[in-house]
Amino acid sequence: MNNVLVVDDDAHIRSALGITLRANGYTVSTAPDGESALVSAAQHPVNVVILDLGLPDIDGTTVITRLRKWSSVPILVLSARHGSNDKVQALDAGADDYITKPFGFDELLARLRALLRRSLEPDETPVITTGAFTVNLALHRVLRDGKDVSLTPTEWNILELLVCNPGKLITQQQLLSEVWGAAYGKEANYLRVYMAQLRRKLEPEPGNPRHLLTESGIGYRFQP
Amino acid sequence: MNNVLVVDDDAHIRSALGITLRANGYTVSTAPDGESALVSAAQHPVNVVILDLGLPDIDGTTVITRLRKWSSVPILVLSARHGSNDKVQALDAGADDYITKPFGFDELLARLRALLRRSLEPDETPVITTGAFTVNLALHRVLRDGKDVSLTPTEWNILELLVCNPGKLITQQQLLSEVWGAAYGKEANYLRVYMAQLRRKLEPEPGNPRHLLTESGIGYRFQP
DNA sequence: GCCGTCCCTAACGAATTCTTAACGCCGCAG
DNA sequence: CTGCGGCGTTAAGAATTCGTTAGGGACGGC
Repeated sequence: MNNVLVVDDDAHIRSALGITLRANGYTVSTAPDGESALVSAAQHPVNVVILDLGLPDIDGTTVITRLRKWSSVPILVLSARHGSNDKVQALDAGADDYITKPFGFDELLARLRALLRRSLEPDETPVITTGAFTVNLALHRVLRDGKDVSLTPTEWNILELLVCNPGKLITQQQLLSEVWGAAYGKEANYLRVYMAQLRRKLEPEPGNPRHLLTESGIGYRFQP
Repeated sequence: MNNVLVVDDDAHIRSALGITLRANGYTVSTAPDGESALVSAAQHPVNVVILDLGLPDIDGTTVITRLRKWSSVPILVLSARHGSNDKVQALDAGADDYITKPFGFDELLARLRALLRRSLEPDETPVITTGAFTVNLALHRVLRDGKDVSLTPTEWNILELLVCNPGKLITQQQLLSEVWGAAYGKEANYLRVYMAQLRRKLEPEPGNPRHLLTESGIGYRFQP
């Protein structure tokens, strides 16, 4: 109920926040960078994330975007930047609140309470399973027959978009603009090539797919 | 979906906020004090409240408390006071966010979007059901006897147009220009071909249709 | 430099979809 | 009764789309 994930590259801040939060009854886990934060959030359930935007490895906004692909956990952003653009970008990427440094612990705790008040439900498992393969959205991993399947970045992007909308028809335009960019709306040939590769890697019978279905003339659909 | 209630005693701020919000697609109602704000919120549905703490009649925190007695609408607090205590009190009373003046409109709008994103109730899938088949518009899917029916793009376009207007007569011109384009107003033969295909796929008795009805000489009608 | 991976591109038959034409049925008016 | 127009049905060729394969080029690691 009160699991907080603190993401900050500064060990002193991690420590100070951890002490304060634990003193207020929270269970705290920490991460020093974006990658480990995403892994940590995937491995054990988290009720709220406190995220510093200035991370060494990944841009903070990217962390939010990637987390939002599979999780709806509340995100409270800490940042030294006061600029309006930074705030708007972070909030529109999926953050729920934004505090600028320096901040008062009282305010932080109050905003945390406000966020937790809204979200009672814990995390969902970011894993989608079919008869043939298993997709772990958080870890970017696909298992088939218990073994890892290695996907290229493009293959993963396509699979992720399809799997995040189970049963829903995704048009060719949606796939192309999401994976390649808005300017590639006409290159339906890419899709045919990559769908064939995905089927070869994931479908038991690539010539007769059961989970990655074609809707001729429109797009593709993931069938769980 | 986008109803905002602006509560502020300063008429200039009400006006400025109203103009900005309306320019961004929101529907705005305003109130100059706490009592009228509570009345306004009770009288017509509101999706988010922007509340100035410095009201002439009631203390802002009290407004929040009284509103929370019966409503869970997101509340964004505006305040000139930077003190930590004010923020904590407002947030713990039930506010969801707190901005201090002066603030940027960009940031306000971004925080508004973040609040509204959370309060979007889980997707109500628009599903149309008849005795014979089920159309799921969001998933772009048609079920019959629990099994998927595969429709060609043209078939789907026709069915979608009919099903979106239940019971309403759609003229041949409407169907032709919507599905094929404005230049195909005379090709009524196409309609006969495709309506026959749809009936064969969806109607239990294609020769005696019960849901895809012909209005001789005029057009077609979907009967739920 | 060498090698492997990944992305883009073009081509080919195969499969699906669209268009078009023809035929018979029915109701209706002359 | 007969002719006519609108409708349903069918089928076949045309056009589009799909799956598949293969090769060239870019990029990074060793």
